[in-house]
Amino acid sequence: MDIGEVARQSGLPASTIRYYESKGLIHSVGRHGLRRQFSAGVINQLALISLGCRVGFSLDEMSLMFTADGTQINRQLLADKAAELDEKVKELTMMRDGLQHAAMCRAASHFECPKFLRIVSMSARKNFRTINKLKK
Amino acid sequence: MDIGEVARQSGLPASTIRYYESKGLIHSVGRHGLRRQFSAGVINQLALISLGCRVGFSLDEMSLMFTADGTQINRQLLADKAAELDEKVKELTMMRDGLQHAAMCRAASHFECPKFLRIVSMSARKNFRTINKLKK
DNA sequence: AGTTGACTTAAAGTCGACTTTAACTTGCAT
DNA sequence: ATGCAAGTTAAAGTCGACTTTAAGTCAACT
Repeated sequence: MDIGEVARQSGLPASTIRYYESKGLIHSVGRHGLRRQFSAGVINQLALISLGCRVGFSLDEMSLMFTADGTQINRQLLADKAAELDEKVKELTMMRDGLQHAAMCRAASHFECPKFLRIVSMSARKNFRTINKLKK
Repeated sequence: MDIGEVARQSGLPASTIRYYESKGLIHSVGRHGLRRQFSAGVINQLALISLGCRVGFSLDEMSLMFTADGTQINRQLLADKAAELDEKVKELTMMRDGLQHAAMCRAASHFECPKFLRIVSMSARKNFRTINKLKK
């Protein structure tokens, strides 16, 4: 199928599909004249990539995670990423609870509500990851 | 306190703090000479903003959510954002489960595993939000 | 044979969220 | 009084993830 059909089935613009191919996240199976031809499997791959984007993975990250690079699936990497998501779920949940509470709470400002403050300060200290300060 | 102290306590670079002020997300209480002075409360605000960034809110979004704009707290907006996060938690959880499974599963490729495929296709159809196609 | 509509490319542009740079100012310790 | 560390500004730069543009190609239909 050519790129227009992939676009229709995936809901993504053709430009995005070309961009992902240029980054090596997906591959075409060949050309029909100039036109890229894709296999049906690419639809699932694109769905996975889109979900990955929404959960906050970068394209580079995903090309490491999802490329069958001939060798083996990097099971450790996948497990690590799963653990990262698990952490993130906790943050999302904290924020969700905070917002839900703030939407009900009668305090004049969120910052006057002890419950909201507790949530906020629980989430603090994440900006201090000194370990990752290895700039290049 | 001046910006260096805020930077120390929040873990954010001074440039980021200035940037947030320029966007109206936080406010200084005045100047000591040229230097901005901040109240202690800004530390909590910055923690909230940082958490907001991590859960995927944009700065513009947060300036709507977290500004006491004289009038009232927009409870509906906050409840809506809480609901959005709730949706996102479901997606994160799906992806986490998929990755966890992929890390164990013995299928040669993720896309040959029916369980993984089911997860991926459950997450599809999010790229079709035709309603939001109001460009501009 | 000619037209058309769907594709092609490379290069430039956009957007959000910052960071970096360069030149300048100033409160405070010596 | 002087020096300097810590701050200031405006403007430009960066990065990731795309989109847009402009000029060209081509398979297929009439």
